[in-house]
Amino acid sequence: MNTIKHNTKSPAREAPKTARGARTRAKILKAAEDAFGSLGYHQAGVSDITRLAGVAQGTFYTYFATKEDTLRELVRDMGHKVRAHLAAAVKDADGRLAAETLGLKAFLQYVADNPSLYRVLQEAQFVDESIYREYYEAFGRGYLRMLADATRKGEIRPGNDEIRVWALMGLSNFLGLRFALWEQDVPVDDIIATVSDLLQHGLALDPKS
Amino acid sequence: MNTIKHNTKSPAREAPKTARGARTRAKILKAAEDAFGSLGYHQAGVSDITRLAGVAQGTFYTYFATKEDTLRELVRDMGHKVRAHLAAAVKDADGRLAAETLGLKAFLQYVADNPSLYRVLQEAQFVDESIYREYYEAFGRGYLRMLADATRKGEIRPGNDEIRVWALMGLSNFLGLRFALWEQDVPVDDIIATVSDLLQHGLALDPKS
Amino acid sequence: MNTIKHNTKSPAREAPKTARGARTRAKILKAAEDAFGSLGYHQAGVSDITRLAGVAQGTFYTYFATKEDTLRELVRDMGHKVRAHLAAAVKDADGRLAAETLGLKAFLQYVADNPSLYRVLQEAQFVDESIYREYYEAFGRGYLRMLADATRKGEIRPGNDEIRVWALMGLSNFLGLRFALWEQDVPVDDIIATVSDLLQHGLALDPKS
Amino acid sequence: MNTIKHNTKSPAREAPKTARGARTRAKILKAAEDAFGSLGYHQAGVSDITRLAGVAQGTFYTYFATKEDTLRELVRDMGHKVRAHLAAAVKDADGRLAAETLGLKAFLQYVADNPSLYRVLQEAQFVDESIYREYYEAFGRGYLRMLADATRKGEIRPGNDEIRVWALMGLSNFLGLRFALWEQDVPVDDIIATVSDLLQHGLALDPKS
DNA sequence: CATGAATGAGTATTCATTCAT
DNA sequence: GATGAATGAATACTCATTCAT
Repeated sequence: MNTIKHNTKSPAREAPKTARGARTRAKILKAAEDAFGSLGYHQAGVSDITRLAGVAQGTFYTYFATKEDTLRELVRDMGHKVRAHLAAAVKDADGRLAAETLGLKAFLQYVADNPSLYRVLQEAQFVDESIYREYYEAFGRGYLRMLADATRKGEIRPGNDEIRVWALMGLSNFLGLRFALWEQDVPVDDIIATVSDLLQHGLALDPKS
Repeated sequence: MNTIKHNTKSPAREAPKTARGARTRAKILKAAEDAFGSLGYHQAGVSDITRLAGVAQGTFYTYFATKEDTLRELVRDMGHKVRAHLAAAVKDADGRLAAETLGLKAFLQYVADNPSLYRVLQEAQFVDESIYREYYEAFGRGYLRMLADATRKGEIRPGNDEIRVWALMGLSNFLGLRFALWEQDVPVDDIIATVSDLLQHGLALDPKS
Repeated sequence: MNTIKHNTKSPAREAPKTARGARTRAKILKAAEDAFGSLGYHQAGVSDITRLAGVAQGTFYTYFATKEDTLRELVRDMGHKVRAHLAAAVKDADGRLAAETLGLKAFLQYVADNPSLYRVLQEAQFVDESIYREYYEAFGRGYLRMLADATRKGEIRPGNDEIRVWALMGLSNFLGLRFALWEQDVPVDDIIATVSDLLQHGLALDPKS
Repeated sequence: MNTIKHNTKSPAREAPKTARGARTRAKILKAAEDAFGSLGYHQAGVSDITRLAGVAQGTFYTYFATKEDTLRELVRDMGHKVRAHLAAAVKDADGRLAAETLGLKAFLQYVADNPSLYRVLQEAQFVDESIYREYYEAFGRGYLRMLADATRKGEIRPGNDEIRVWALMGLSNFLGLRFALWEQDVPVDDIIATVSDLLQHGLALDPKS
């Protein structure tokens, strides 16, 4: 059903060999982020990217074999950054549930500050599904470890953490979309509080054992 | 940030006036669903659609003003169908939490049976964001009513239901993506049970008041 | 050593279904002949062809999948025409040697009248060798039959006609290049006479048995 | 009809002044021969050449003003080599007809051993016709002298040797293409014998005066 | 209604050549 | 001399849309 591409053709570009080259490559990648973020992957032309980067069109191909490659690289970069950001935010949390709260807050803030992330990531899904899966699977692996730890420590109810991870990622994802990206019409603290309550007690009014 | 289009040009096509016309239109719409679902909106050309439908290219424009229009219509259709399906599945549920469980199960089944839904819907987001928002906002409105009812009946803890709605939609969405669309490697009942537990008791082991 | 391409990709275009279509296709093919003939295959752009044909660029691709395809078709066409022309010229010849003379004369005339032939044909060799081989092998097959006939009738010395065929084609080819295409500085009759003499007596002054 | 170029631009490069320079230049030229021979002039990029030569792209332009220049030089080189090779092969021949035989044999061998020659030479024709004409005209001048000598010595029948030269070059050219380059499915001696017979007696069975 | 042909703007990618170090 | 980066013009091909029967 999905179109997974394995471009064995156009040979990957080598890494820049000079400092100037590295700078140029970075400029292009940044420009691609902006262009994809604001216009979308399909609308954004290579010419938009190079214009934003302030280089000639041909220069693009000194560093990237295809437009698609740029997207791939971008998603990987973004993945690293998001994970690093969240890891830092959660580092000193007191227990898993506190960590969830801090993590969600940091995530909402990150989405609001980096709106390109969402668009680039979601759109990547239709350009090369594997990039997208890779992102969430990497994310999920880390998440899973933390839930397992918390279970071991007796902080959370035992359960199928694999499933929980995807449930929690989906939850954050949509909250970010709706309340950080589309409209910031609800105070972040309300969101945190609501989710915190949900994770503490569930939805049920009177939890029977 | 997003490219919202207001097609003031090409006037909307009128509804078909003959039975043959209605049939042709339906064939095209079905073909579009298949094409968008398997190739993606951008990859799928109008020519793919007409080929699948078994009509000439020109015929397409007798019924749809633009390719984008077809997507819009498709998403609306799908929205109706999903909601109808879920409504039916949940109709006789005993209480809100039971309804959540039944609804999720029905949703997972629906995604597995109609894989095009997911792709078409998610991709629509980057073609015309309003279609996408409309879908989830309509969905959310219904959901919200049900949560409000349940709160009134004392079935669930009072809380910000607007936020909960998006949390729950995101949760279902990702579970569907991961466990119905990508890999069906986990029994549906496990998923149901895990989510049910989460909604009943939250994540915390020892819920303090 | 040679780059032989078997384009299994871009699907071959279907034959035109209307008279208008057939006319347009023919216009494009003629324009391609002119463009390739005067500018060369590589210099001639698709835009040159469509400009000459008086159609839009896109129209080209209604009838030909690639620029290369046009060349292929052109060479086939040309092959048919040349062979038909020569066959007609030689039809009433009195004996093989007379036929050779008439054939060469007709060929030189044809090259002078259709200078595109030579360029298109020779250049095709480097675009897709198989087109080129096909041309000469088809030509050679017909030639071979005629030599075999002549041998049977006792008109020519027995010998390896396969080799002779290629020798004779090469001979005509170069004479056409030098004396019909590049410079017409030698009367055709001189050429005919010289070749006729060569074929009658060879080069040797005093043929020993 | 033909595109003859007069490069008045980019000034010709001077000869290398150091031994290292001479080596680099030679490496590039050899690499160009390989690249043009295997990929063809148009397919082979300057980057292919420099990669094969093991130098940076910029280095190419230290020694050659344009890609076309390289071809020109290559063809000239090849012309010298072929002529030297044939001259050596024919040096001790006993009479013109024996020389023709030896020459053809040496040529067929040369083509089989240096397949690049054919492709580079023929393709040069469409890059700059003058290079190609120069090659055959130089070749033809030498050939003409030898035929004139032979005529004077009474070894061959008097006739228009200018025409004969082109006929003989064409003949060899095609025999080389077909039996040395494409397929080596016929023993060289058969080819030699057939041509020898043709030149001795012509084609006619019963040569009338 | 339906068809198939025609349109032409749009775009990713290539590549010979020049430049800065 | 040599290098690697930068350039930007050039071009085949696509595709949504319109048009003539």
